Amino acid sequence: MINITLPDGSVRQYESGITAMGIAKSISEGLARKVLAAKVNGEVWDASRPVTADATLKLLTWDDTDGKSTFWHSSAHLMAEAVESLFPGVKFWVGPALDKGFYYDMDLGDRKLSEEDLVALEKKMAELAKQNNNYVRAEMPKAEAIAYFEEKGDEYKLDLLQNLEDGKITFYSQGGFTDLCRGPHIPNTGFIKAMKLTNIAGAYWKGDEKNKQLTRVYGVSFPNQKELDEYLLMLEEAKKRDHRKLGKELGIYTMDDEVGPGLALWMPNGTIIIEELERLAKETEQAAGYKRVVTPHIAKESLYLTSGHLPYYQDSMYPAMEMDGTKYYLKAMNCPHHHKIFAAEPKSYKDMPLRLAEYGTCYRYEQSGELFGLMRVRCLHMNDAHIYCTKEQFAEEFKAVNEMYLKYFKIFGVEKFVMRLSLHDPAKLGQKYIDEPALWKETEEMVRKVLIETGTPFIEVPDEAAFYGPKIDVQIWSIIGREFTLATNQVDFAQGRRFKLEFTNKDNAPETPLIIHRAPLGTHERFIGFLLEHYAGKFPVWLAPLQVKVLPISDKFIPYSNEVKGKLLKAGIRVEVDERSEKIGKKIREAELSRVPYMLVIGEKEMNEGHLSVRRQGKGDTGSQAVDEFIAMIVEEFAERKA
RNA sequence: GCCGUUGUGGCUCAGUGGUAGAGCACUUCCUUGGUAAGGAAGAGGUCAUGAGUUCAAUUCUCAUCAACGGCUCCA
Repeated sequence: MINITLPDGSVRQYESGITAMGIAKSISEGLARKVLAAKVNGEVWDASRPVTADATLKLLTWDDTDGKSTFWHSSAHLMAEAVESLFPGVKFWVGPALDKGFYYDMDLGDRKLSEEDLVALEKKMAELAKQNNNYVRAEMPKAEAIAYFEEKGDEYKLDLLQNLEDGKITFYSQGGFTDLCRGPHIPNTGFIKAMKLTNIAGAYWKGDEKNKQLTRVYGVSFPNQKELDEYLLMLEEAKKRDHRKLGKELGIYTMDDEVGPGLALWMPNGTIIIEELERLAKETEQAAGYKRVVTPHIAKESLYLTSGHLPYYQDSMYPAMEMDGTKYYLKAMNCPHHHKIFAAEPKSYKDMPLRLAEYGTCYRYEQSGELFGLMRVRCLHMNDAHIYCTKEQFAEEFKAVNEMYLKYFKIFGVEKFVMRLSLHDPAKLGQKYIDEPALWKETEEMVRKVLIETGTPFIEVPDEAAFYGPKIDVQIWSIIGREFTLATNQVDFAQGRRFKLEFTNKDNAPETPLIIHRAPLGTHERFIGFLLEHYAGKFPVWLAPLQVKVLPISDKFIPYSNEVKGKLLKAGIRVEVDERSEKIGKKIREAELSRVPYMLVIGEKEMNEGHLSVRRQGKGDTGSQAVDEFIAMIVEEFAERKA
């Protein structure tokens, strides 16, 4: 007999060799019908795998993250079975579960998949699912597995096998399909009741663009049709919040073929948001002891040779233009210019830390396939600043920058974020990273220490640092689940020396400053793209391009409406009057759709009483208010940047 | 950059081997109406661009450009 400890702490005794499914059945038949897999001693197992020793066990259902991912992994196998039956001779690479769904990479030879093929595959999957085929696990010695795939001529699976230890090679079969697979899987295909193949894409084998491109088919599946329908509905809703759609609808920005891809044109409404963000940044930075600078958009080649950017990032810069025999580049970053400002006058330790800030315009030649609405563009406006400080000041400065992030996040209501500490890869010193092993170690340790001391939650990611030092990227998620690397905070121990930046220390000796690169609000492009999705276009008053729309009931009230508008304008509020001879219902509808935060309905009663009928976007009529009272309220809401 | 899909008035989208249509938006007129679409008339498109096939191309073929979904990349 063995002891099985369940999540509630209870211990049950079973015969050795009992399966998770057997245990589920001993608890209740209903539960057994829902069990997809089990977590045994923390490892996810097939529900049909025998347990032969004491263990802790958690039954996994659709309600568990691990249950879902097992379900989707099994769905990927089901899809592969369908693909194999429709397109014999196909070779498979890998087919994992995703956060939402699954994919399978396959080599279809010369065959191209079409949308119709996906429909046919879905039909086949549904048919195969109904057969209730069990997912059967089998172990095989490595040599036998190699022989099996050599015979099949499957170079992909042979490649996978190379990295697997002998004795642990497992295969899974369901119906007529067998695949090399670590598992685990759900009990049988019958659990998969609803599936949708969402798209076809090319994907390089092993993610390397030098390798052959395989066909990747994405899909998602559910244990019932209702959840699939809900999911599809959710996708529709997400589309409505897409910043590209909202950006167009609300007149925020536009792109034009003749201007060029990735070059956003900011329309009047978008420009108001930009200016509000800059006002916030300038206020915040001034209070934090920053000084503003302005620098040109281009510089000579030699500047980027000095900074070291050119050899590392030439491919991502616009090609040079030549003038009088000298090459000039559009700047892809502001730091070299700022370093030259630091260097322009002799510095003493008394000048440190020196914080130079600029909303700098940068140009980056992103690959054409990378461009994506406002999120990846070729011209960007960065909330940039460089802090030059001594080693002793570093921790405090770095901390202050982190605090600035948090202050901003609070204003914008960003609750979910992750700080990623990006480290260098020692193997790539001298190539991707500046060859200073000791400095890398030292600065990485300094950053880690600050993060730990301030209790900032963070994750470490190797091989993602900047070439001049470790960095912290802040990742956030828009409401529709899109992931953003927004803010960045980087340590730079290299450029100070490359530019021969110095200050005179207390001992009257020259010393090279450490530099912190930071951009808490990222770029206007990416940040406003995020905000559009975050607020679904319903900006808070302080950011709203138009804050108040005055809606006269009829033409008779236009003069009084304009009086009200005048008072609001005087109070610094962005306001317009809808003077069209339309019915009030239509004016309200259009004002609501344009997402203006406040609508003021003015008719006979309001005019006589000096009042306004106030309507809040999305909330409807909020009652009558005296004009001065309303102005005082909205001015306060604006000034305090209320959410 | 690579794979795939798409490209018709400002927007959303029909449609056809014989040079185009709807709704919304726009303009004008009528209407002056109390909390999410009042009515009528009108204007607006060389069907992304270039080449080819054809008596004839927006429709078929190819190329280019751009957008979209991925991959790779992202100081």
